[in-house]
Amino acid sequence: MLAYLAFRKGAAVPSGEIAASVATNPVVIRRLLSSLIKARLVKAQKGAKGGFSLASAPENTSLLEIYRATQSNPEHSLNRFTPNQRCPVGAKIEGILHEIFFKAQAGMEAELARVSIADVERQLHPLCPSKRPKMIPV
Amino acid sequence: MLAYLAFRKGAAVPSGEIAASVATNPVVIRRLLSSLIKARLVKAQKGAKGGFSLASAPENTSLLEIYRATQSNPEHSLNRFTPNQRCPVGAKIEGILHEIFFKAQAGMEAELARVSIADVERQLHPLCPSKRPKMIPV
DNA sequence: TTATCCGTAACATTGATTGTTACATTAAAC
DNA sequence: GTTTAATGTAACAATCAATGTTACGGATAA
Repeated sequence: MLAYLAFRKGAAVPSGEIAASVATNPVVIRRLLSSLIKARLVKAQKGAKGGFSLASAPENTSLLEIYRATQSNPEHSLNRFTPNQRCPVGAKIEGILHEIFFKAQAGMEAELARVSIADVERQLHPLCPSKRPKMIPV
Repeated sequence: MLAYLAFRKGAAVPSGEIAASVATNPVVIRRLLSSLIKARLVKAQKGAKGGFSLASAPENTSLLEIYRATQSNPEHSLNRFTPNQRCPVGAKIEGILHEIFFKAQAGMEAELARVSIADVERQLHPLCPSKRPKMIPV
């Protein structure tokens, strides 16, 4: 979605247009974007000729910020089981795995931090300038 | 589960005992372990006095191997949406994100590769030797 | 004043995971 | 040999999150 907004160069893009690109319902788009609006990554303008746009230049937003804004609760990923606290393994395994998963997640986030929306948008265009028609987004 | 097997030092551990540690049903344990058996990380012995045990010394198995053995299909994580191929963004975004997510996953896997089952099992025991009672697993 | 568009609630649908029961198969122990 | 205690797996219900859909109130440009 944010790649699409970057592609549209700051225009106010209605949810229906983004939905056509992702092939889903406009409400789904608005729902997903609402958390990005709370995180100040996206702006919304109500009313006629309104729509969504990036809150900042595409260079200023990394995929890590998007990831964090859309993650509901990182702690909840591990909490799908409740070990027996009376078992010597169960009593300690949660804390041990939590630390390991934290580092693993940090490794992944480091990679996401290296990529900006502008980097993604740049890859949308063909490398050869002659092959860059003015395409009308659906 | 594998930390528990390491904790039991090579003994044949029935699924019911592991289930008590994780507070779930023995069938769930057997189901999860079946993929680890296919990946040759765990051995199973049928019949009376049977059970599960690590296929190799705990030092020889990393959390990355466990992660890969339990992942159903890594490609399937991204395929939860089907972009409109007639949209210039939708047509290219999948490939772009795939490459980025591949690197992000590699960053995470690098951290998992650094940890062995033996590392986890070691942390189960208190650091101070005087505080190491012979506890009977539930 | 009207035509758009966002924000959000409500609800159904879908799909994956989990829990449970059941039973065939296997192997140790007596 | 028979018994006992395991795994392996199918079948099914229950649960939960994500998704799709309809509806409607509020906001805003033209």
